[in-house]
Amino acid sequence: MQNSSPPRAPRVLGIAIPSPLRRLFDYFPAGAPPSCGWVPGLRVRVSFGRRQVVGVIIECRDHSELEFSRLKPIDACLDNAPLPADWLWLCHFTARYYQHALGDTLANAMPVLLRQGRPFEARTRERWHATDTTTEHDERLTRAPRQAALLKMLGQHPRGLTSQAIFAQSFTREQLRALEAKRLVQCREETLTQNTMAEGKGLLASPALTLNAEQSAALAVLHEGLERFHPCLLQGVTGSGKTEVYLQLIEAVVAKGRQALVLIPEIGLTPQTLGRFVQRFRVPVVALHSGLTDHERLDAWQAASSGRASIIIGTRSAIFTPLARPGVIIVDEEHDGSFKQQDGLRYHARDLAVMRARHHQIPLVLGSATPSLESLLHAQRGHYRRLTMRQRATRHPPAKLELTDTKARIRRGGLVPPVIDAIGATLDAGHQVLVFINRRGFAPTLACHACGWMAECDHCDARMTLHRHPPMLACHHCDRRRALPDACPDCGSADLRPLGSGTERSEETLGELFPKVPVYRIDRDSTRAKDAMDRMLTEIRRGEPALLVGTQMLAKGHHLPHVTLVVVVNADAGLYASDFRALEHSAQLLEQVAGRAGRAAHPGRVLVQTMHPDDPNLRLLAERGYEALATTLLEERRIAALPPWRYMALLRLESPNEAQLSTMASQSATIMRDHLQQSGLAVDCLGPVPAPMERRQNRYHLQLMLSAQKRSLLHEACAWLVAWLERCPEARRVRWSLDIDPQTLS
DNA sequence: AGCACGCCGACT
DNA sequence: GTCGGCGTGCTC
Repeated sequence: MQNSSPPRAPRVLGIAIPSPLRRLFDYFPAGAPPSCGWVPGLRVRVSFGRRQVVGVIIECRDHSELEFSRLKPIDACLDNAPLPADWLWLCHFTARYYQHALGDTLANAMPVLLRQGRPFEARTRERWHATDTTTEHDERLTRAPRQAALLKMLGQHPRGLTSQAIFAQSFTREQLRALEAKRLVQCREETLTQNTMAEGKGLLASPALTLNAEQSAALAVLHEGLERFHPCLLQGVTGSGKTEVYLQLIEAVVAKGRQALVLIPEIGLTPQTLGRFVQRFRVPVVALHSGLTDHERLDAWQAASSGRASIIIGTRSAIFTPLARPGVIIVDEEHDGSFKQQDGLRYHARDLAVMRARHHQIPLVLGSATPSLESLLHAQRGHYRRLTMRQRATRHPPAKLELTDTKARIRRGGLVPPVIDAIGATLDAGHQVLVFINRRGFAPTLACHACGWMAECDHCDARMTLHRHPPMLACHHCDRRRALPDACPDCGSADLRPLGSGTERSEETLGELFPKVPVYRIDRDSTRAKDAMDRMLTEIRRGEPALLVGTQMLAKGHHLPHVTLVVVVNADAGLYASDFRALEHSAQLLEQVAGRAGRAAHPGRVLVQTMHPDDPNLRLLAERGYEALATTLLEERRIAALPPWRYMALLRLESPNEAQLSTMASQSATIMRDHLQQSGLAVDCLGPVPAPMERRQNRYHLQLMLSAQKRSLLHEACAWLVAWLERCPEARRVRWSLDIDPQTLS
């Protein structure tokens, strides 16, 4: 800065290339340098091997480990200014923390169009104005009637017209240019997303709601920490009004001219949620979801990084949105599994949000009715400020879970008689019933009643699910489909029967039991068609008695004011599962489903069917609620030396060749353990163990589990293992990936 | 990851 | 005789 002469060009550029290789590639600068000079963060087009790729300059140096003659020149520099610094910082952090190739991390974290080499600049449109309306009868236009007509039209629009509007009136660009040359019109560029805040009208488009005592208290605490890193766990039961607290916090942040980044689970970004933000504020709100086109995504990125957008709402990947003036990060439903990417770059958006808030020194809000054990432990240790809201906006306290024994009882469509009676009574009272089943399809499998054969997938270690419309067997782990067999392939018996219940079967049975009431099935199959979900929700919100059958899709986000009875068909799935997080996730889901009951004028009931009504964990959840169970689970985890008390990483290995995989996995385990012993690192290495479903899509899966008390030690061990794998030629024959802080073991 | 090179089986 | 299978190796 002190030196006004342009910096001398570096001789070597270290470039991050979109590839899984965890190193930079050296090139030398060529062509005119951009106005900012050669600096890290510029995108460049380079030839890499035999193809052209877009990379990012990471280092500007004068020396390379390679001979200079072996370096290639860059083909072009694509930017005049480096990509946003906060974004680069986050990508560097992410690549380091998750031990992922920087080039691939950058590519994953930028919009597709930037990865393809398109310019990163605000999309603009032209707006044309008449410069002087008195010269309408300029003699220069007597022989140009179209130009005259165009000038007249522009004269009638004091705010000007966009090119698009002008061409729509069948005028041409040539006519515009001609008028421009005569200085009768002029053109101004304007950015596409205009700041819609009308001057003097204030921030809010609709007034804030009145807060209750708990909400006010929470907001007051949040207001204390607006200027620093201030992580808070906002624990509020369903219906306690967390969103209103977010909105009023955002109001304070935006009033200071700062931006708010709001992360929402995949399934939670409904038009209703988004609507609340858009309707409240008179500032630009940008939503990032899977439905955007590549252009819209780039525009949103631009709007956020230029500071034009004040509020950015999005799912997991939105954590990588650059911000010009970050003011707060909010993660709603922070316990939700969809914040963790499950393939490729396996990042956790909530965890990155914490790091990002700390980097920017801004407040962070993690909101949930059922916080993850990770966040609860942080709160317990004083890392997060804990804010609790127990009061519901409605008059009714949250419904208690009522455990219903299904052992040795006749079931129809998976439901036992007392539950069926309760459903009937609720419908008679004119209310709606939500039946929650976490299984799509008609039945989990098809079984032979004579010999016990079950339909299994040829490519996976899994049963095939029976579907009725259309009739078929489908594997939910690969895309394999099969026609229904007429007879048992093992014994030839024709007595094949569906085993267990899925959403389709419950829908069918409930239709038979309650023929006068409509049954809406809401799962991935029934909502595949565009706005099928919206149509059903519209019908449901009319409030006529109805039965709703669905998977977790129904449990999350949707406000169902007329439901007063919730039935959970089977609570046992997570009770004895091998995954150590299964119970935590089960409890969160049950609590969430239960929260759907009785949100409006009537109190609700929640009936939970189980084969284990005496299970201590289930009873604890039913009698004393999520927090009590979470406390117990946290203690169990401590004793078992599991996360969040210890840090964990998983090396996943997969291959279609079982023998090769097994050799490689054993070799990795041995070499890792040897290294740990020699270096004295306090890190445990378990395995190789088969993944819960060893064979999926004809590929075999094994994993090594690393865990440590100290994160830095785990990190060190992982780095060593990855370096070894990268150098090991045999390791190239299997596919491997590292999962830091794995969310599930499958 | 891509993308080439390279060496062995069933087809016009 | 070729088209093409995927094993192996490299990318500044």
